[in-house]
Amino acid sequence: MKKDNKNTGARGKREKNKELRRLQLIRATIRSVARRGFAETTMADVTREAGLSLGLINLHFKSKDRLMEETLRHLSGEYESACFAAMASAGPTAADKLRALVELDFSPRVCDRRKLAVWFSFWGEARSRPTYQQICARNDRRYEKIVTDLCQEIIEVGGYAGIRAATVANGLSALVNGLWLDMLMTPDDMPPENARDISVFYLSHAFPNHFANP
Amino acid sequence: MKKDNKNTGARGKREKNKELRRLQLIRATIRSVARRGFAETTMADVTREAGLSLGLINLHFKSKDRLMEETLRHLSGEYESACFAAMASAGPTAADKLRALVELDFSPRVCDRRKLAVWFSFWGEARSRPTYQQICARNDRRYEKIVTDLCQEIIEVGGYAGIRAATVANGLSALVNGLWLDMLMTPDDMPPENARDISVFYLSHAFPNHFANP
DNA sequence: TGCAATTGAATGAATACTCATTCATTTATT
DNA sequence: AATAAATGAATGAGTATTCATTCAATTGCA
Repeated sequence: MKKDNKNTGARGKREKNKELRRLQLIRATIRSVARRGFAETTMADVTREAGLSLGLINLHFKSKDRLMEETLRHLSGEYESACFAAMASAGPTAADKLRALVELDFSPRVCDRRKLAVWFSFWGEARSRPTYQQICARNDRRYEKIVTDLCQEIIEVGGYAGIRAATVANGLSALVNGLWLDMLMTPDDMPPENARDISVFYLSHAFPNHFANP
Repeated sequence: MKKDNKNTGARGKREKNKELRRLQLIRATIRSVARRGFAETTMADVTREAGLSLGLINLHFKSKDRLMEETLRHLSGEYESACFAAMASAGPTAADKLRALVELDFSPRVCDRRKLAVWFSFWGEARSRPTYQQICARNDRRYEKIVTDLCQEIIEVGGYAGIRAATVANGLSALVNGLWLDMLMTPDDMPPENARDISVFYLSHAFPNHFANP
């Protein structure tokens, strides 16, 4: 899946460890960026945090830039999987799935201060790094698509008129991002439940028959 | 006004130039951060951009960190003044003023890609720099206060029930921040008018008698 | 008013330091 | 034994900061 293996599908210990190391370094990068910030994160910080040696980053990722890029991809993929998992284990209706996505966005696993800090660090740098921008944009568009489709279904099935799915969906995802920023900057003023309620409040106005005003 | 002058209130050429230089450097910093990103902005970049010599930053700001800090303060102050100006020249009702604030948020002067890039750069770094976090938090709280008061007035005068001013206000400011992020990351998918309409859409649901669904 | 004396803004070469990257060597796996 | 992974000292490119020097503006004095 990762690399063509001409022999059996079984991966040797070598190859398995290789992926383990990559993950170990990516996790260390997340911790370091969350603690020290993007601009201040050095290779020494990351490898020390991971308990590995200095040269390993260049061995596994070729350069610091690539490590950062892979870290962003990792976060992105992790979030996307969580979205699909949340929708799969939600109820059958579009409203159920949308509610599950909002729950997820403010659940401890996604809405962790360390990870939020990293997201905003990357967003801050994305403007000047085309690769980051590309990864983020692709991410955004996929998410937007999912939410728009759910909204469209609610509108059609629920008989809502004078309302565009894209508008509700864009608004919701912007709202969530903005609430994350609040939680990052002034966590005392914005606990997760509060943020969740504000999102549901938004949906309860857009789709009053499907979401109760919290 | 700025400094006690025992003689006449007139400022000499010296003092005037000093402030001019500071502003010149701050503006250059904004341009450089917007173009190159926070992490890649060097003192040489900034001074070259400003057409001044290398040593001037340390002369006027003592250090690079302080320059960044002052730049953030500058942006912060500029935005706040713009808010007050917009409210002052708006109609008399709270709804008029709230509408004016939303207009402002998506007007070219505030909603300029270069400035947005700088805001997100600072937000990205704020987590790991207490001073930035402080400046941003103070800023946020002031803005939140203004918007909450306006919402409170609309609720009271308009006779809205079952709705909390703080919820609407927190939601609105989060929404605006999130829309800014969209405009920064995928400007083609989110023109300012669209973002403005999404914000008004939000308000039209919260206060249906005061904001028309766009 | 004219003429030093003084101030402090501005410069940019030199300095000191940080940090990504390299690579010869060691350690582990097959 | 052969191959790959891991190490970390050494390297050198890049960068913030310092500071001796220059020079324009201001002040004090006649």
